[in-house]
Formats: sequence, structure tokens, C-alpha cells
Amino acid sequence: MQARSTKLMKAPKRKARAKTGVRMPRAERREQILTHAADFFAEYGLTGQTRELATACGISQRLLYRFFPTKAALQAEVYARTILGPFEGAWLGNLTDRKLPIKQRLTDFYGNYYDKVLTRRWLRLFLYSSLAEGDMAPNYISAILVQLLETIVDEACFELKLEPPGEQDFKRELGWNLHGTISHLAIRRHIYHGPHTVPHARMIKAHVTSFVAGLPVVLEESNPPNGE
Amino acid sequence: MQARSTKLMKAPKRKARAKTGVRMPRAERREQILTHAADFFAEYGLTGQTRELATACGISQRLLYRFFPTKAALQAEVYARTILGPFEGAWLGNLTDRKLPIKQRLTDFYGNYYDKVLTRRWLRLFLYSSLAEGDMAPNYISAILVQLLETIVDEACFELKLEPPGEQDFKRELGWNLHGTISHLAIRRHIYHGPHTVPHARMIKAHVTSFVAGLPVVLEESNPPNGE
DNA sequence: CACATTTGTCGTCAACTGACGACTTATGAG
DNA sequence: CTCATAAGTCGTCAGTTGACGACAAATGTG
Repeated sequence: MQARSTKLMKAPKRKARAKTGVRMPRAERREQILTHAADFFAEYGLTGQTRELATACGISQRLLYRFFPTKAALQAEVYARTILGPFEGAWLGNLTDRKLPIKQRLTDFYGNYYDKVLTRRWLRLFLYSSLAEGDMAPNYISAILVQLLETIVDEACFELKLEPPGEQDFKRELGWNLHGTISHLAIRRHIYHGPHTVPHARMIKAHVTSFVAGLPVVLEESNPPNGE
Repeated sequence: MQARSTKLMKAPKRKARAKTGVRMPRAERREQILTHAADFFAEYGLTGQTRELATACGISQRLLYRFFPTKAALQAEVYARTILGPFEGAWLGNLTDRKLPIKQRLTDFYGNYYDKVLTRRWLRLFLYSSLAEGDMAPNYISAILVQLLETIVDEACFELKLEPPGEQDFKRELGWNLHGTISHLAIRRHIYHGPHTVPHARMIKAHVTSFVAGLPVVLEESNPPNGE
């Protein structure tokens, strides 16, 4: 089909070039690519093709390689921004502000976490990455999460006048009760495309309530009267 | 590079054939392929290559196409068996056996569910499929899940002498509290490769306890004294 | 033993895909 | 206006990948 044979043809004919769409300063274009790439790979997975990504960006495929040496390098930067980025900053925020009731602190925190972190883009990218490899930078994430989980349990125990579990691992697992439920709420919405009839804010509140109400019972049950 | 030109060459030379490994009856070979394919696609995703799958099976790539017309057809059957299969049968089992305390019923059920359904293979395949498309057969799954969730909440309410929520959607969401936490426990283990220091049986018990203890409080809070 | 049937492999094609050399065009400083 | 430079595209290569025609070897029936 293609005349790619002879190789002698000088081909003096010039094909009409695409009219160089919009010309952009380097930094801005780079930014635009990264933004589109985040959405693109989140939707189609890390195996999504560079040609399709370029089309989504409205540029030629070649131009991608003017900014990133390889596809993997581009994905690494997307990951760093989209996944790692939102985790930084003062996440624990007012979670430790003991002037506020724990239920309100948790509801506020997870309302924010759900909106800012557990987005479609974040979740899908995170899952695609987690599935593809053992890790990409899970240490960083898990370090922050461990901190979060312990804080949650400690703060809840403080308000409830309970002794937090001595076992670190078990304490974290208790935190996962709430964190897992809310993460799964987002997974159902963004990955499984489940119905979303009940507003998530209402369910976050309900899950926080259940967590705080269940904690004393779980602690008592797992920590029999006859001290260890 | 390749001599794909002349097309006249009769090529009378024969290369030594692979010694036809093990010869197997059709049905058995088919079974073997499906088994390996489930693990293979679960590990490497639906974009895993047929050549590598064939190698994993210890057969030639061509042989796959003696049993399945296309890669997609093979994957569809893998999905039907691995994902849909475990959901069939009397799953609700003794969940409705009111002679047993609800906590024991839930602990038994989810202990079994975690071991039989939430396996590495099942979870990874399910996630890869869910991410790849809006659905593959989610209706079937969600129909069963809805049934399960309602049963859980109804049974828990019965034992606690509480009125189940009138809103169907909200009732299901309450069931997701427990179901989501346990699903997420498996996701952490099989997808995120988180540490698994606390035995899952212990955590399932704790989560069931938390759920049952939290339910009355959630119901009361969401259903203000002043009737609707 | 002969041979039809079934099980299995080789080799190849066409489309796909990451990467990149060669080239074109817009922009702005002098 | 001129030209260096940066922004952008075309075309192509080499390796990959789903699919399949042609052929080979094991099996068992008469």
C-alpha cells in the first residue's frame, strides 16, 4: 500500500503541513500535556497510546517527545503530580484540633478528602499504577496514611476517654475501618460506576458516626477485661 | 529485512519442529488454558499478550486460536468463570438463619467471602475489567450485591429490634459500610500489597462488631425523632 | 499396517506502537 | 527586513501483537 520501497525518490512534492495549530510557550505547553495526560491515562490506563494522547492534546505525537524522553518518563511525572501531589501539605489539618468534636473533625476531613483526593482521575490512576506494578512510590503514600490512621484512632480514643490499642498494627487496622469504607465509596462511584443516589456527604457522615460508635465496642471486645 | 518479497519461493527446507509437548484431550486442554488465562490476565491485565499467555500454558500461541476465536472471546469466558462463577449458588447461606446471632452470621459469611471471592485472582480481574469498561456484566453482580446488602441490614436490624430504613438506597449504603471495609481489606492486600500483619479473620470480626454496634446510632441519627 | 481424525507447531501478515531524524514555520531581537 | 531560535509536523523505522494458512505428528479404528 505504501510506497516505502525504492528509497531513491527525492519526493520533491511537499504535503500540506498541518497549519501549526496554536503556538505556545514551552512551559505552558508542557503543562497542558501533563494535564491531558493525567486524564488520558486515568481513563485508558497506562497502556494508552501516545498517538491518542497527542490527539487529545491537539498536537502531533512527535511533540510529546520534545518534552519527555520516553512515555515512562511522562507517566512518572503525571504520577508524581496527580497522585503524590494531593497528599502533600497539611493534610491532617484540623484533625487534631481538640476544640472540635471528633465527629465533626472526621466529617470535615473526609468530606475534603473525598472531594480533593478521591477523584475519578486520582483513583483510576492510582489503581492502574497499583495493579501494574508492586509499587511506584507506595512508601511515600503509605507513610502518610499510617500517620493519618493512627491520628484518627488516637483522636477518637481521646474524646471517648479510651485507651488506644497498644498494638500499632491493630490500631492502624481500626483506622482502616473508616478509611476503607470511604475509599470504597469512591471506588464504587468512579470505578464500578455504581449508582450515586445518596449524596456522599450524607454517607460520609453516617460512616463517621458508625466508626465512632463502634470503636468502644471493638476495643472492649479485642481487649478482654483480664489485662494482657 | 525480511524476505517477504518474491513469494515464489517454495521453501522446501523444513525446520525442526518443537516436539509436540504433551498431547491432551480437547476438553482438558481447554480447561488448562482457561485456568492459566485467569491467573495470567489477573496478573498482567487484559492487555497481556497472547504469546506470553501461550508460554505460560506451555503451548504455542497458535493453539489458543484452536479453542477461542479471538482474544476477547477467551477473556469473556475467563470473566464468566472467574468473576461470575463464585457469585452463584446459595451465597446468602445461613445469613438469614435467625437461630444464630447476627455477629456470628456476618463473621462466618465474610470469612468465607474473603477466602472464596476476594482472592487475588478475582479482585485483580474484577478491577482490570471494571477499569477497562463501564461494565462487562455488572448488572448481574450488582443485582446479587443489592440483595446481599439489604439482607445484611435487615437481619442486623431484626436482631437489634430496629426499624430498617425506609429508603432503599440508604439502606444499601449502610450495608456498604461493612461490605466496603472488607472489600477494601482485600484490595489493600492484593492490589496495594500492604502489610498483612494482623490476621484477616481478626479484622473481619472487628469490622463486624463495629458495624453492628454502629448501626443503631446511625439509624437514630439519620431518622430524627420528628418522623418524616 | 494404512489412514482419517485430532492435536499441535511454524512462519508470516497486517496493523499497531514507541521513538526519532529531517524538515517547516512562527516569533522577536537587532 | 533578516536571521537565529524555538515550536511544531511529517514520515519512517524497528519491535510488537492479534490472527491465521499450511503443515506435521500423535492416536485409534478396521
